[in-house]
Amino acid sequence: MPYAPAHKEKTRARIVECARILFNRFGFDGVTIDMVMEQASLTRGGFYNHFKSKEELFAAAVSSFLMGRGARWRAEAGIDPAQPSREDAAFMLASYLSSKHLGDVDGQCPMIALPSDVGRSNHEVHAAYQRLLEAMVGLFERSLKGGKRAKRAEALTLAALCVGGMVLARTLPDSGLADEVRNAALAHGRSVLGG
Amino acid sequence: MPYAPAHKEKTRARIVECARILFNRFGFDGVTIDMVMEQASLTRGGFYNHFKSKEELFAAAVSSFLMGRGARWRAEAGIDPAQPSREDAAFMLASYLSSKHLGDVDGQCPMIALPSDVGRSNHEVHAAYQRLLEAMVGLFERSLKGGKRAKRAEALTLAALCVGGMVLARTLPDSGLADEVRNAALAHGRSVLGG
DNA sequence: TGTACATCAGTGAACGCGCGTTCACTGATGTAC
DNA sequence: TGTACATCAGTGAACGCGCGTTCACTGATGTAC
Repeated sequence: MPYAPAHKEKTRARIVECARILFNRFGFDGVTIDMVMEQASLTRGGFYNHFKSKEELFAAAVSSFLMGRGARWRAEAGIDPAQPSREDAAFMLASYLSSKHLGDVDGQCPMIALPSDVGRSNHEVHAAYQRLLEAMVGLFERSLKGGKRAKRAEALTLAALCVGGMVLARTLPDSGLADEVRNAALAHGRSVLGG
Repeated sequence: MPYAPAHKEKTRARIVECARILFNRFGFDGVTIDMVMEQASLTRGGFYNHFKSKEELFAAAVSSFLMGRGARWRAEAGIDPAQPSREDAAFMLASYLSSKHLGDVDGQCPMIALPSDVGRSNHEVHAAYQRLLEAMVGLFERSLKGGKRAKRAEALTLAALCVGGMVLARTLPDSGLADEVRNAALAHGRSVLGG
């Protein structure tokens, strides 16, 4: 039996991580299998040992954010996903709508970088995107006080503000206007959290 | 002198309108020159009599929404863009975040259908997108009462809610969750308008 | 009013290129003995 | 411990296809006379 079983797994994870970054930069159609494999120090042909299609890779890349970069971010911020505090929620809001996040093309949340691409992809990709949103909404929801329905509505509103503010900011050529949108969404989000 | 000067103009407008719809459905990379020209009852080759590239067509398509469908919508709603009332703003909010708008793939606002595609396009396209947003923000802003800065911030917040709510709703595979997001954004937007 | 003509919107075949995917092959690896 | 071997991760050439763009040509049109 050749190669340790972990070897293939590690290679796959490396491909997915390279793909995640490249998709963030160039979108689904702007990324080729060649680019991904070269970035992972491999060659074209090996790709189909790991994935059955480019779309499967896309789903894996979107999916990887939650458990990869997202989980690392939560750990560094000391957030317990099961019981986030109001301060945790405020920190998440501020981080999501920060100029640092806006400038971090490679590391940004896929919900910002890839909404149209996801919208035109298969169900697997859609599902990964939804899990990402549900994680965000859930965090906000559990950090809030008050009635169940109010908490849910506020959490959904905060998610819409986060994604809407950043999608607009990313797409506007005038960085002054982009910052205006981002900061307005941030300030309003704070008032939702604080109210 | 062959053909009336209006002839070419009308053909161009027909191409742009077909392109606008197709881009809304399939995105920039999902639409081919062939598809557009066939939809406009023309053939491939004639395209470059009207546009110097596919991207120029994309910019024209995004741009056309504001003065075309958008203007028609405002006229039908009886909204004076220079002096919209609070009711006008509430109607715009409700229309934008309506399930009808969500279901209207062909007619939807390009800010919802095409954010990632626009983000990766040239400056002309970005500028068209920004004009669209500015029109929306301006309408909200002029409908509000209060201080200049507060009005501006509220208008930007409403725009982020509209776009964020709809981008999420469009991308979520679970229509229950999609409606939840949309309705939460709508209810919250109403409270911003009403407050 | 009728006709020859110049213009240019529109045609359709062709070009060049790059992409996703396939496939026969290679060679590094861990195991059996 | 050393060696032959089976496996399969990875290679790289090739295939097929579709796309954006170009170009020589056509034919419908409005005008000049």
